[in-house]
Amino acid sequence: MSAVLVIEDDDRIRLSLLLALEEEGYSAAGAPTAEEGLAAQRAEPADTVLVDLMLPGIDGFECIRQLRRTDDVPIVVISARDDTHDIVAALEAGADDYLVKPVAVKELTARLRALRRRGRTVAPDAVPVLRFGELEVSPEAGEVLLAGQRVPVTRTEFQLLCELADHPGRVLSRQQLLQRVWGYDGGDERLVDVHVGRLRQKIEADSSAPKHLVTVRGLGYKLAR
Amino acid sequence: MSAVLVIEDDDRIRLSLLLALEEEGYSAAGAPTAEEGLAAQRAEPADTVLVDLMLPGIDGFECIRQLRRTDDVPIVVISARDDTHDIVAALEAGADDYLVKPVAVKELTARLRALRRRGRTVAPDAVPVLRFGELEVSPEAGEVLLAGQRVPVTRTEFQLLCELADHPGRVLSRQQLLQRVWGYDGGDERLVDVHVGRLRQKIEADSSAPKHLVTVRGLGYKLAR
DNA sequence: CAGCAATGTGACAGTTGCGTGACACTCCGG
DNA sequence: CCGGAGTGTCACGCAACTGTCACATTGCTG
Repeated sequence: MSAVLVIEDDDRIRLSLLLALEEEGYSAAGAPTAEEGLAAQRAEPADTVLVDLMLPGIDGFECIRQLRRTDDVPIVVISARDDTHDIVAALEAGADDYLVKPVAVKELTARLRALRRRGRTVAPDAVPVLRFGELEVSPEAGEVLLAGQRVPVTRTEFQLLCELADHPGRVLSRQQLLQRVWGYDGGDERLVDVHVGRLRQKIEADSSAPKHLVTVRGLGYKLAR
Repeated sequence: MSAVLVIEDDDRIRLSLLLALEEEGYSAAGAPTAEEGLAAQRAEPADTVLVDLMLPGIDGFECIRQLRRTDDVPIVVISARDDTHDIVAALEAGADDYLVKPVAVKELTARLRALRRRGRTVAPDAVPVLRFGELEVSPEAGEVLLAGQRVPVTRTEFQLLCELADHPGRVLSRQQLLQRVWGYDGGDERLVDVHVGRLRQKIEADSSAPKHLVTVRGLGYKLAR
């Protein structure tokens, strides 16, 4: 779930935004001034910050700059002023998007999703699931899902699949697979074929026309995106 | 320097955008239809794509979806329609921002900068690709794409193509190719001709007037950019 | 423009690579 | 001790690929 912080001095607008966001499934918090907003973000960082430009005390531009000094969170400006100068200034200050009041909640949430899609969250240790269309491989959980359905695979098949999934779109030769999955240095390459065949029976709708686990004749196998 | 592709059917608007962007220091290219735009992006990827929603033939929404299938490039919609439905639909299709005509160039460039600032960290292990206009060769993935379409080639053809692609624009003699692709030290040079011929049937629109895989009479073959 | 060398191309037979079913063996849990 | 699941080996057959050749075509050169 996504947490949003709304910094906006007009109580009516702030509350209605909070309400609308919660209805859309966000967890929303509000602050009536930049000072309180900055404090709230320090205390409990949201995933996205909405900020008005016309604020008492520290104004919106300064608020954005201060946020940006320590935080990479996506910032969306919500302002009554539809003026190129303000828009440019806000974006230059570090905002990611700029909406003019009154805002359509649907548009706002669509823009939040777009922003989040492109988020620079660098999550270094997050590789819980490898996705290939409707095929999901989760090395951690040791399971394979096809269209959300759990597919029973054997240990060898699973390791083979993981090895291929670790290098999406890359061709691995039979020798490489023998080496990495079985630990063999050389050996009968047909072994790989057999296991690939068995795996296909399980994860391909039509195992004679594989969509994911693809043969590259003369080179090896790959898992296509 | 940043390269921008503008997909917009109205000549006046497209040209004035291109002009304005170039004045701002961008390198800008234009396309009047989605089809041409998609081809241009495949042939020579820009860093950002601007797209109109009302296009003849393939419309803007579909254009965005097709771009998104293979490309992570930031997409900004420029549309005459200021309608929440359109905005949401465009963003859901994969666009990153939406501007309503007439656009202020200063705002556009500010948004481009904001978008670029937040640029998505490149896909973890993108498969390297050698590009020759609309022809793409990916040695790692063991595949050849022509105008974004997968072209089936045999192992020998593929290795031949890779060898040529490794030395873009450089002429390789038949002997060199025999040596590097087949491992032969001397041998029938006609063998190379035959495979080049077969390859041309697959990757050249008109195999009697090759654009990529070019004969250099008396010397050998080269892959032209 | 004739002649020649270089290159393009279609056909074909031998070969290779791959998928698959059958089977034996091992490893466990009951 | 038995039975079932998982694994590795083998052999067979099909489809795809390869290399060779003969012949057509192209482009130089004198």
